[in-house]
Amino acid sequence: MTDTRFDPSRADGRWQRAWSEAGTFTADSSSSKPKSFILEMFPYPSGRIHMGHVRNYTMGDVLARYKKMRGHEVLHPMGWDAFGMPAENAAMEKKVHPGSWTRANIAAMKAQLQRIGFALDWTREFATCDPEYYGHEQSLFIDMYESGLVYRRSSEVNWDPVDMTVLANEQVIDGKGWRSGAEVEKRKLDQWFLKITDFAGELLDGLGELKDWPEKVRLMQENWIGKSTGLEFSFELSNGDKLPVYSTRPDTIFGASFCAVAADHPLAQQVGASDPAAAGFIEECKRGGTTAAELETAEKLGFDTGVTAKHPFTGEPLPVFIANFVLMDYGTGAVMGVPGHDQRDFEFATKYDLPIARVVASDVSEADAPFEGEAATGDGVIVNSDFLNGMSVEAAKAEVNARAEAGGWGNGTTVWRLRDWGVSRQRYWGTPIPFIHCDTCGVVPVPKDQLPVTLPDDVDFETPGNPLERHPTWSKTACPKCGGDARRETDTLDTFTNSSWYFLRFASQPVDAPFDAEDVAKWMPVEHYIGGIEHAILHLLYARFWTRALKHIGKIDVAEPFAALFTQGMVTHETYSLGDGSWLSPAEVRKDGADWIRIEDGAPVTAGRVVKMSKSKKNVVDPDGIIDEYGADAVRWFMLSDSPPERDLPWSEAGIEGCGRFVQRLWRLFESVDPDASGEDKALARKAHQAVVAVAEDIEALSFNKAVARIYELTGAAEKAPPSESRNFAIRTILHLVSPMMPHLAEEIWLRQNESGLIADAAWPVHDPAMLVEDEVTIAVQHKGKLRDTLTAPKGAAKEDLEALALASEKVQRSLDGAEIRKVIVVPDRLVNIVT
RNA sequence: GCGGGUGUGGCGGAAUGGUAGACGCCGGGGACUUAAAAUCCCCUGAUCUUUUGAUCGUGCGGGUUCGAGUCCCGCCACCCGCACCA
Repeated sequence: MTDTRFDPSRADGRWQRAWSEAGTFTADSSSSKPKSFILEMFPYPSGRIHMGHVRNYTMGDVLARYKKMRGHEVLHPMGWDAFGMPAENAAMEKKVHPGSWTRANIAAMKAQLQRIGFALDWTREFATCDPEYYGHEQSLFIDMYESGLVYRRSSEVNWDPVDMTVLANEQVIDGKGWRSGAEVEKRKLDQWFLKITDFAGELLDGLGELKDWPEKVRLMQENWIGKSTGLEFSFELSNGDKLPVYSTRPDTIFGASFCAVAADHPLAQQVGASDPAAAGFIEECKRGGTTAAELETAEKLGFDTGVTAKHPFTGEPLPVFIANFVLMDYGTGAVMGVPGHDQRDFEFATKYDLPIARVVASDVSEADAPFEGEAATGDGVIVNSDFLNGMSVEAAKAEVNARAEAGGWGNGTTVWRLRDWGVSRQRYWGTPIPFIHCDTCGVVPVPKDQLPVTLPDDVDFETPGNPLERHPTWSKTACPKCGGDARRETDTLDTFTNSSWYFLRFASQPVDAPFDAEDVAKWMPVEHYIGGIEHAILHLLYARFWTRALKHIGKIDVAEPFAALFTQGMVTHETYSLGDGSWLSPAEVRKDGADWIRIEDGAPVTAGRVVKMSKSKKNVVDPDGIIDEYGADAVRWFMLSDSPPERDLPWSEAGIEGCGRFVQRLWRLFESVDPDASGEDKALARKAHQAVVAVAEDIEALSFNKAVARIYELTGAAEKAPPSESRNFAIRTILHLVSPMMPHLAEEIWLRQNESGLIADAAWPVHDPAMLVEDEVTIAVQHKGKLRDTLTAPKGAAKEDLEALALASEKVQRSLDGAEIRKVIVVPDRLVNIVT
C-alpha cells in the first residue's frame, strides 16, 4: 500500500491521541534518569493562540522531544496565567463573568495547542485562577509577611483613572498606564508591598552567574536595579533644620553653589504652606509632563526658598531652590548643585546666574580653564578645592567621605533605583490578599486552615472600580484573633505574583502545600526558559525575587529559577493599507502583477512595513486555518526554518507552502525505501553520520534554522542517491532527526516501516566517530590572495605534496605567469596560498 | 544623553581568520501531461566575455595579516531598552 501523499488531517489527530493515551510526555519525578525542565512562558488566555505562541512553544517542544531522545526525563508542562484585567473588561463589555470568559478561552486555546502536537505533560496543567493555586499563593504571601518581607504603608501611588487601579512603577510608561494609555494620577492609598529592595544586592550579584542568559536582559535588569554609591550628608539650614542630600560626586563638593529639593520635598511643602508663589511653583512642577520628549526639552526651573544651606567645609551660605528636575523618590529628594560638573546643574546655574566653579580639571595647570557651554563631567584632578587639590577624583571621594563620617555629618551609602514592589490592585480578577482588618487587632492574616480565600461569584461589573469593595457581604467577616466584627482586605495581588512561582507548582503539586521542596529540587532550576523579550524586566525580575525570597524563608533550596533564558523574536508580517490609512488583513488582499489590490473591489492597496503581527494593524494570520491547510508539521517546520530564533520571523504564504512541499517530499523519500537494497554508499553514509552530530549541536544551541538546513541537505543527497543499504540508513537517520520537529509525519512513517512502539520514545541516533572524517578533501589554491583553483587531495596529505600539487595546476601556473615565488603557505586539508 | 543589538544576492539567512552566499523562498528555462495541478532536471550576486575566463563584491573609511564578512581603529544607518537617578 503506497500512499502518494501524507494526509495530516488524518495523521495529526491519530498520533496526538496515541501520545495522550500512552502518557508519552507525562513526567515522572521518581525517574532515575537525568532531569530536564523545559519551560516556555505560559500564556494569558486571551481567547486565541497566535503565531507568537506557536513559535515559542515549537522551540520548546523540539528541545523537550530532543532531550527525551537523549535519555532525559523531561518535564514540559503547560498552564494558564489566567488572572488579569482583560477578563474584567470582557465582563464589562460582554456581560459575562470573568471566570467563565477565562475558562472558555482556556478550553479553546488548549484545543488549539493540542492540534499542534506539543509534547506537553497535560496532567500538570493548572490555571492561576484555580482556587487551589491562588490559595497556595495566599499561604506563601502570609509566610513572607511573617518573615517581614511583606509590609503595608500609605503611599502615593500611580492611579490609572480609566482602569481605576494602582499601577506599579514598571507599569507606567511615559507617564501613562501600560494598558489603558491614560494619563496617570498621583493618589495616597494604603498599599501592600513586597520587600524586593532587601534583595537588590543579591538580585544584582546573581546576574553574574546567569551565563546562559542574554547579555541584553542582564544589562536591562542591572540598569533597573540601578546601584549607585556615594555620600549622603546633611547641610545645616538657615532655618535651623537639616537638609540631607545624596551625591555620587562628593569630590566636587567645593564646586557646590546651590542646593535643590524636589517639589514634594518636606522643605518645599513647608515653604509652600506660607508662600503662595512657592505653592504655585510646586503645582506647576506637578503638572509638568513626564514624557520623554517633554523631559528632553523641559527647561530647568527653580524657586528660591530664601533658606540657605551652610557649606560643610567653607561655611558659605548656599541658596536652596525648589527645582523641577529633582526627584523625590530617589536618594533623599534633595541635591547639592555643582554646576561645573553636572549638566543639569550647569543649565540651572546658567539660567539663575549662579556661580559656576571649576573643581575638576584635566591638569593642575588647567585650574582656571573656562567651560565650553557645558559641564565638565570627565575624569581629572581636583583643583580649587582646599585640601583636595591635586587628588584624583577617586581619592577625593574617599577623603570627603572619611571627613564626613569623622565629623558625623555624613555617611558613604549605596542607593538603589529599585523600589519595593507595590502589589495591591483594586480589582476583582486576581488573588485576594489573605488579610483581615480588625479595629481592635489591626491587620491579621487569615488563618491557614481557612485558605483559600476565594473570590465571590456574584459580583457586579456595571460600575467602575473594585467589585469586591462593593460586594454586600463578602468583605464582612470575624477577626480571627478577637472574634469581633472585621473586614476582609478587598485588594487583590498584582498578576505578576501569579507568574512569580508557577514553575515551582509545575515541578511539584501536592494538595496540601504549594509544592514539595524535595520534588522541586529534582527539577529546578528550569534548564531552558523560553519567552519574549518584553518580560526582560518585570516578570523575570519578580520570578527571581520570589525564588530568592522563598529560599530565604527556607521553603526551597534554589536561588535562581532559570538556568538558561532564551528570548525569541516575534512573528512579523507585511502590512496592507488603503489610501485612507485603514488597515487590511492578508486575507483581504492579493497580488495583482506588481501591485496589491483588495480582492473585494480591486481597490489599490499599499504594502507597508513588515512588523509584529497585531490586531490593530490587522496583519495577523490565524494558526488554525494554516493547520487546516498544511497540517501541524508544516507549521512547526516553518517556525524553525530560515530566521535564527532570536530574530524576527517574517511570515509568508510562499514560505509555508514550501514547508508543506517539504513534508510531502520527505513522505515520498520514506516511501522510496527499498528494504532489500544492498551495497555501500560511503559518501552518503558519512553525510548521515555528520548530520547526526551537527543537528544535535544545532538543537542544543537552539540554532533550529541551521538544523533545518542540515536536514534539507541530507534529504537532497538521499533523494539523488541510488538504492543501497547506506541510503536506507540515511533515510532512517533523517526520520529520527526530523522527529522532534515533525512528530506526526515521523510517527506515521515509523508505523508504516513496522517499527514497534512510538518514535517519540525512540533514542537519538548514535553516530560512528570514524565515519565523521572525510578521506578526501578539497583544497583551495590562492595566489595574490585570490582563489585560482581547487583540487582534491587525500585527507592528511603532507604539506610538500599539497604544494607540489598546487604548483602543478595549469590555472595556477597561468596566474603565476612566471613570477618569482617568495613564499608558500599551506594549511593542511584546507588551502595553499602562493605569495609572489 | 546612556546602554545594547543589527547591517552579507530580489528576500529570510549560512560561513573555528582559510573556496563568501550553505539551506530555503522568489524568479527564469526545460521535461512529463490533451491540459492543468503535482513532480523532476537545469540556471539564478554584479559587470565584461561566444566560451575558457577576468574583474568587482559582506553599510563606509583606514589598519593588522600570506589571507579579513570574521580581528583592531574611526565613522554611518536602522532597531530595541532606559532616561532630569544627582
